[in-house]
Amino acid sequence: MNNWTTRTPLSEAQEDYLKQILLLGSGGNETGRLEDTLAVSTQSLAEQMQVRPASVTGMLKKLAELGLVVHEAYRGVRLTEAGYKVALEVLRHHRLIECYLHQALGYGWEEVHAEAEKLEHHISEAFEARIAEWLGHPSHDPHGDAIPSATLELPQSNPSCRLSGLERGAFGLVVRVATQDQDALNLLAHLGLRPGASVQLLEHLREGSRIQVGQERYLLPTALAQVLWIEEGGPRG
Amino acid sequence: MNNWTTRTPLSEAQEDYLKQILLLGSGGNETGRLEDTLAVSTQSLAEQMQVRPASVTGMLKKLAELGLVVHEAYRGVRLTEAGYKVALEVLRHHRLIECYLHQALGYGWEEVHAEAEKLEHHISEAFEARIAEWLGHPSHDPHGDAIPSATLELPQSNPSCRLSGLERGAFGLVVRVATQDQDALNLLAHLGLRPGASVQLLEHLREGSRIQVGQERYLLPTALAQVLWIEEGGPRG
DNA sequence: GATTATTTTTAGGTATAACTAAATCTTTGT
DNA sequence: ACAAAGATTTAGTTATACCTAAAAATAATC
Ligand SMILES: [Mn+2]
Ligand SMILES: [Mn+2]
Ligand SMILES: [Mn+2]
Ligand SMILES: [Mn+2]
Repeated sequence: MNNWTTRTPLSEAQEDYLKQILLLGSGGNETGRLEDTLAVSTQSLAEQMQVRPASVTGMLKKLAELGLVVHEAYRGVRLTEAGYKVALEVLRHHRLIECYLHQALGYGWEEVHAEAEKLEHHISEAFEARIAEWLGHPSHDPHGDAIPSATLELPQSNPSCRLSGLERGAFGLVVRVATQDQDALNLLAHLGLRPGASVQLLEHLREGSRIQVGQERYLLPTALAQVLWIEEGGPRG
Repeated sequence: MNNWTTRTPLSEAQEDYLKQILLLGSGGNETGRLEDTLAVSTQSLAEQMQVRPASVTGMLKKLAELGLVVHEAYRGVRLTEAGYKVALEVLRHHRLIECYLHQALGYGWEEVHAEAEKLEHHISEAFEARIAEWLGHPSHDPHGDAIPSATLELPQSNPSCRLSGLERGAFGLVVRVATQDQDALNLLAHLGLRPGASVQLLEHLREGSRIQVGQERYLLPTALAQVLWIEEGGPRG
């Protein structure tokens, strides 16, 4: 356990591990407080990182030595304060870049993830500051995920529920699309189910949820209905 | 020597070596033709890459195996057609990114190099295409270096000479600032000696060249006078 | 509480890209 | 022509980040 104030730059792999530990520990709902975070299993990290569990163990050892995580063997891993800071910093890069690609360069909101995943590790703080400025310091990315501020606080989000949990007849606004699966994103984009879109829930069926978006009615498979987070609101928002 | 049409992605280090072999082999004056390129020594590569000669030899072996260079032991290295293509692609990324940072994000022209040096390896072809489009397909970067086109041709440049080679009393336009040295760039930027600036050569002295830029007169050390490339032209251009 | 299944760790191995030290080749000066 | 100097390569080492296979620990089931 190493507590230098000045640390050697982390590798792309190390940064991605820290970010994944944060995301998995938050269950897709970051609160901005390390205490609200759960221990993360080696297995789940291995799945997310597309890597063998043995490789995860190796990396966790390294990160623990650097003082960025606490790893209790067989019980999972948590971020330290230092590791949490790094993870938020990477998350800020990722989400700002997504915004920028969408708003400044005309990428579709469903296309931005892959490019951001790489660039997040390679931009300078100056670059971060300039695009944040250009964007007007946005609070959410194109998928509706909150962007940590320059001081690494997360903005409060309004209460929302999954589309699959909406009552029959209810109206609402899509506020978050919580998947990185490219096929799912493409399909949702095609249906106009982007953050900001308004939907009505017609009924829940065994195969999924029937919904109305604009003039169109769709049957949305449950898997997809669970990644859409909705803020309830009157008809046509 | 491996000649697949589909190749495994190259590492950042490999791309930087190929780019450096092109730059050193062109003596700072790329013509766009591989034949105009000279063999490059292990030593000069080691200096540019900030690495020991032994490390260069190792990398050249690898690149030769991949069919990207031809390495004659003890006599230097040249790019193959395939390696030349890769080098031009990296150069295009580098110079487009420099333009973009300068024009879209407000970086000073003297600040863009370091950021471009990293990002050049991590942007997609889609990103390249979008910024090229946004910029209106520029032919030169903020230092006055020619940008390879999307099809990897280099635009013709007008004839020019070093400031140190200008005749007494001659007027001219700065068209290229051929250094990556950060201190030199900062100084030249401070003096307004950027591409596009017009200068008059007053006289050559032992210590350097006396010049006039706008209302100001400076004594420019020879080292700096040699990195400024000038297109001759009438007073005030 | 013992047995089985799952998860996790250990041990050993690959590839990349650096390094140092020593050997070898080329150039240069006399 | 030949020795010294300089450049380059070889050999052997290190560090990162991944892998597989086998051992060990934990959790689930009877
Ligand atoms: Mn990433
Ligand atoms: Mn996102
Ligand atoms: Mn580079
Ligand atoms: Mn440049």
